[in-house]
Amino acid sequence: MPVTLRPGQALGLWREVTLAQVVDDAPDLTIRQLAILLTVYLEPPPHTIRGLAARLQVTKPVITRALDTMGAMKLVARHRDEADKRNVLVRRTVEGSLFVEKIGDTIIAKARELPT
Amino acid sequence: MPVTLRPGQALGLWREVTLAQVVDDAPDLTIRQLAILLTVYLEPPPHTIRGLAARLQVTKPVITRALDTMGAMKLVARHRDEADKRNVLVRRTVEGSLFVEKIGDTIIAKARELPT
DNA sequence: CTCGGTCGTTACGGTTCCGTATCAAGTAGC
DNA sequence: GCTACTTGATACGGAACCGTAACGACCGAG
Repeated sequence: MPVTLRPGQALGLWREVTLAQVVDDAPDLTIRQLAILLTVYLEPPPHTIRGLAARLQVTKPVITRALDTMGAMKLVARHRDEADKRNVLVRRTVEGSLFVEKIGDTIIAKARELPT
Repeated sequence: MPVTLRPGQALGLWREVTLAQVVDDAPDLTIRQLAILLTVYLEPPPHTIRGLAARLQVTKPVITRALDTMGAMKLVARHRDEADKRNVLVRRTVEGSLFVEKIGDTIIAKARELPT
């Protein structure tokens, strides 16, 4: 069932979801980390460090560090590209899928709670 | 004009807006800082440090530090409560209003770009 | 084989954030 | 006045992040 979103409600929805992220025991991700995570899970593979850096317009070390952190959280995984061993491919994990899915559920849930 | 949001699109919208925040020169706020900012601007005053800490379920120093940072960015302002001088009231600023408004515009703009 | 170019990682110094604990200022009851 | 309580700010050590710069591993043209 689709949810209608009026301009005045958009910010309220954003606030509710952001707040839910903070209040929950959810891993405390940076905005950048979140952007990386969502890109990996919503855009078709393959995902390379270089590609992600270009997509987010940040430097490569930012991506490397974010992958270190999120890798420790098991939200993403690294994998050498066998075809071109210079590349590192970023892959999804079960834990990451569940985490992203949960965010989606939160958005929809909060959207439904909006005053009509 | 309202925008319809289907479950499968919610995450895509979230990604687009988060990405826009990263790519823009927007002040690099923490998730927590963003939650505080949106709460101050979307919920009716007054806002106290204690109240915000309780609302976000974080400790008081977190709020104090966030207000230090966002205060330096002119996104919020502190003001002593004259009635009870122990309290500090968090108030909105012109710059903060513009920033929050811009986020709202981004959400709506990205929502309209979603595939029908 | 060699050498320029590309890839991701690491090193560095600096800044910011965290949580816990402590603090000064202010209030209210006695 | 004095004490118990509340409020927000601060101190501290530790952790994470940033951007710049340098690094080793790898590819591919010649």
